[in-house]
Amino acid sequence: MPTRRLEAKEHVFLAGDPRAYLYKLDSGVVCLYRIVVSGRRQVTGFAFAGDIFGMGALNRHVLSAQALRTIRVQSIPIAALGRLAGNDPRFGLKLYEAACLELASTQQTLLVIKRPALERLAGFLLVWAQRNGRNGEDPEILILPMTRADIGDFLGLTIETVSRMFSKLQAEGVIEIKQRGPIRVLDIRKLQELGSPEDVIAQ
Amino acid sequence: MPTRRLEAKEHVFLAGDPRAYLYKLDSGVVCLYRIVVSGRRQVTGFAFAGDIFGMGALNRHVLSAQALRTIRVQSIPIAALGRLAGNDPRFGLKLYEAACLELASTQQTLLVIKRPALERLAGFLLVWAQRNGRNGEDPEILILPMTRADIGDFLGLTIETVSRMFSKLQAEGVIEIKQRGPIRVLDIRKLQELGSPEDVIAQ
DNA sequence: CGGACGCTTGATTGTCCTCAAGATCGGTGG
DNA sequence: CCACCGATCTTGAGGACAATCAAGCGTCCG
Repeated sequence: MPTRRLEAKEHVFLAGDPRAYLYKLDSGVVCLYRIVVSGRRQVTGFAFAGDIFGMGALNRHVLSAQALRTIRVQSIPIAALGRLAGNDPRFGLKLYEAACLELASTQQTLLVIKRPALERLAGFLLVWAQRNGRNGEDPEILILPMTRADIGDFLGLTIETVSRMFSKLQAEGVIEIKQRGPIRVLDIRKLQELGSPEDVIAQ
Repeated sequence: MPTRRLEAKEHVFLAGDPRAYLYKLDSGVVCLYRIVVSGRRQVTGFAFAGDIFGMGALNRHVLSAQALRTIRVQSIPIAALGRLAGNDPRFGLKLYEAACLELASTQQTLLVIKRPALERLAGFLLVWAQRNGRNGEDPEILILPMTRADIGDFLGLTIETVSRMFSKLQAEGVIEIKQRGPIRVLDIRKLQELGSPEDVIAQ
């Protein structure tokens, strides 16, 4: 598979582009979003190393995909999916599983969106810390490659509210915000209390 | 494939159940939801005739699926997916496409959720009218098999707000609400203005 | 130095939730 | 037949939370 390298702010694809490829991210972070006529932007998610993105049912992209820092991506031609599935019966199921993962993540976002702003942000940071842990990075030092605006458009908040909630978390001793830099988690327990995705109950 | 028949209010599966089957709905309407510890309920979507539901990445269901009226469903054993994909290389891709459709629908909901309550409800009714049109039913007579609570939990509103917005749409001459019954669309144009899923802009 | 950009903080406003009280319909049993 | 009850829906009053509007701060870069 051909691999491309893109710098921060470059787009992998734009909404409206023909959906010719699926993409597999080797390194870096990608922001997936759409812009609506009102001018508002909805960030539907972020892609990290190992993630497949660009999936969809239509023949044009509905989302735009922008590199938040230098990335490396592989391109998988859509036209080749049939052949690949023919060669490897499991390939189609793999795609299905990737789509299910993204679906689960989007549904999770739906749940989060109705909680108070502070908890939404706490949840966002918590997920980030957990990902760091899984990837062998320090779960107490969060390096967020996106802006407050990206976070706001993802969580459904304005940048002002995001900023206020960051300040509040800091005032309550949950996190420490370095200038222009990483966020240190001081009280992971409190972050969990605030941000835990609410557990599912039967029925 | 074995076909089951369920009455209104019966569950196809509950959150927490082992994810042993995928389901294909032959007729009726199914409500997909989860309940969270706070007691709140999030309806993630509805399934209609022809839809596949029960998809997911985990080995247990995260959602519950409840019939809103009499339904007929086919069950597809998860364990057989590998074999089915082996027999028909396109089968995996079909699943992938079904997942993409559900993904698109969920992302659409994410977009809707940030708009004012009136527009959210208008959008909901508009989608319903369009589905009626596609299925050869009258797009001006909407028979909603779900309660106000279902609609509210889907749109992220309380039943009171849903009710108020219904009243407002009626007061503005957009719809007419029959007692306990169907909704007649009087001004489809206005409904579109209010409820049109905002179009995507490039970049 | 000045300007652009991202971020923070404050004051005010608006929307929707909460709490509360009816209204309407269907079903059940006296 | 009708009174009663539960479920669903409607309507109103008050309050909470986040958006909006507005100003100021720090950093990066020309």
